[in-house]
Amino acid sequence: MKKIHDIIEDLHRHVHVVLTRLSDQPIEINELVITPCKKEFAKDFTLVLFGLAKKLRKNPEVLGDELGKALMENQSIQSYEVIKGFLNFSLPDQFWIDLVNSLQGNSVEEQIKLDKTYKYLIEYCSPNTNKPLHLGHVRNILLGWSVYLIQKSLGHEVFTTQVINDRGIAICKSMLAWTKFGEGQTPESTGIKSDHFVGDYYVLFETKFREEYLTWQNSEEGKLAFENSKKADESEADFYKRFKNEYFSKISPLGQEASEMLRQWERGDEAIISLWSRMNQWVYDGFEKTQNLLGVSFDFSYYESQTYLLGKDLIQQGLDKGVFQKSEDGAVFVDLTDAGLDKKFLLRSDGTSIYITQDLGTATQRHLNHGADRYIYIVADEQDYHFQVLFEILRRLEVPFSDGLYHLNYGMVELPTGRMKSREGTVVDADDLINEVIREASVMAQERGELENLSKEDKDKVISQIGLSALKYQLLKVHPKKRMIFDPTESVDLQGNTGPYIMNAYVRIQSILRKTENLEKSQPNLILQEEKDLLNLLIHYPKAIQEAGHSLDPSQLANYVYQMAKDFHKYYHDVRILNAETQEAKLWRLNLIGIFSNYLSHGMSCLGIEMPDRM
RNA sequence: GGUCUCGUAGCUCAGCUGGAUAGAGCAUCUGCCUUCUAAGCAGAGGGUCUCAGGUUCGAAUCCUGACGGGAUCACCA
Repeated sequence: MKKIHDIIEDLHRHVHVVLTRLSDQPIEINELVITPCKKEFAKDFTLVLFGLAKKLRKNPEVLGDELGKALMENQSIQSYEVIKGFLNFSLPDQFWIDLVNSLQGNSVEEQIKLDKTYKYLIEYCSPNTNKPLHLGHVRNILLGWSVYLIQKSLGHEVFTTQVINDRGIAICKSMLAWTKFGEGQTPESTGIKSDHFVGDYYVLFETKFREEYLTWQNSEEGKLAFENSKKADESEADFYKRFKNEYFSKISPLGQEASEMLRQWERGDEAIISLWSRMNQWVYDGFEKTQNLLGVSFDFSYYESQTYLLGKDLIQQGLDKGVFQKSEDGAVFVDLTDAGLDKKFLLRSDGTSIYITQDLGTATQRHLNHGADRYIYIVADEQDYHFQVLFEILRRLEVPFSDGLYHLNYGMVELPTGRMKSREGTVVDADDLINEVIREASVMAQERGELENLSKEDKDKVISQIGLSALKYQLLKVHPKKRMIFDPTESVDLQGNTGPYIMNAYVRIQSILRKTENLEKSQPNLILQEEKDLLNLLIHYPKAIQEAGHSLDPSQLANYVYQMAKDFHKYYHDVRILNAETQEAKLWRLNLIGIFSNYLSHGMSCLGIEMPDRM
């Protein structure tokens, strides 16, 4: 059974043969630019002539005319029209019949599968364990999951992973606050979602610490510090802002306690480790609930507590190879200035490892464990520099997988009011956001009343699918690399360029199909222009999703699916399907929309969006 | 200050491997539900594609520069 790809290639070949006959110059088949014709010219396809005309030293319009005539004689095309440098042409019925056969005879997956596939490992989400997930994580999660789904549907072998930062001073702050002020409370006893429960103690620590710092600032000691250590012209406020870290590590009783806790953790103190495990488990349980709500999962998890010591062997190798250097106090660094980067430290003078040491370690460890061809790190673009350095170092160490490393650096999410700041309480919490979009969907569904006959369970499921589609599509339709402004009130919009709009197109089709029985496959004897528009979108679907996969950019797929829904809504409005003029037309249209809905739901499913049958 | 990145309608965004008159949605205004789900369709208004040069038959798209936003430049993560 021919695939769409073959049919398009045939078309190019027909044009190429004729063109070669008209030309004294060799022309490559991939020099032909054939696109769908713009709607106002009422033809099926367009060949752009400028490039060819230049190469053949002919006037574009003359060339277009010659070409059109020859293709007509050949019966490759049905009609044509040359406008400026464009050859617009329509194809014979056989082309469309072949196409419909291809669509009926191959699944979407078969149509889009790539010949050459790879093994991917995709890292996404990668949370810290001191706070619940927020809007930034949601963008990350949805991107990662969609990239995963797209690659998988193209036939690649794909695995997902998250690196969990479960150690360090941050979690110790939560632990300390809980020890001091928690009075034995638990998520169960308070009924608070467990990751939020831990996050609340992190916030409590910060609050107590701020109070403590303020008290100190007003004490004799604090005032003295200001007088003695301030820079010329430095205001009191500026000084105390700058001094905060030093206060935390050298003076603050709370700071001392938290640091001591970290040291105890590193020594393996049993009581501390047990508290740490307990609180982290609360956080994981909470994360998992949120991730389940979003419908995502991971094949592997890496925990920093288990990987932070990795990388030291690599440092030694680097030193042996002469790629790294040792400074006088024993710290190890690498000089990357010749690559346009800076000097980067890799090991502290006391021999302990830092962030990048660990990343070097996990990178090699992962390659040992999974042996993928490509490693995709989905991490916000604030870490661009870090990844440039990381990848450059791995190249210099000549690790075998350095060509397969890719940082998908998505832009940060901002609110209409500006950046999210935890200190100002403007962070949009993931769970709150999810609940909010579902609540809004519920209100609207109530108004429409289409779900009245469903059981409570089915109804809730559909409502949650609608709400989530709004949120997911809203975040995925923007190009990943772009910093985006996220308006929570817009995310609950259900009209226009939104998830529910696309969903509605699918649901309308299902509603029609429910009203018919025994669909025979049928060939059209007449294809309306509106139907060719729909078919044209299906023709280009494989290319669209392949391009989205190639560039790791779900927004291309999102926008494509929107275009499909838009054209369908118009078709639905203009053309009668169940009450078609003839039985033949009805059968054909039912077939067409059935196929179309398969592609719609395929595209949406690759965005991680499930489609209900009614809404 | 160095490096990277972005600048398209009132707002949020497509388009960017150069092609026809720069597109959507929201918001504003006007029509269309006795006809397959109106979460829909049709229409109106809204643009110096930040600015200035350059390359080209042709530039929102490529190059250079300016201006404006953002990120980053720790023996932090």
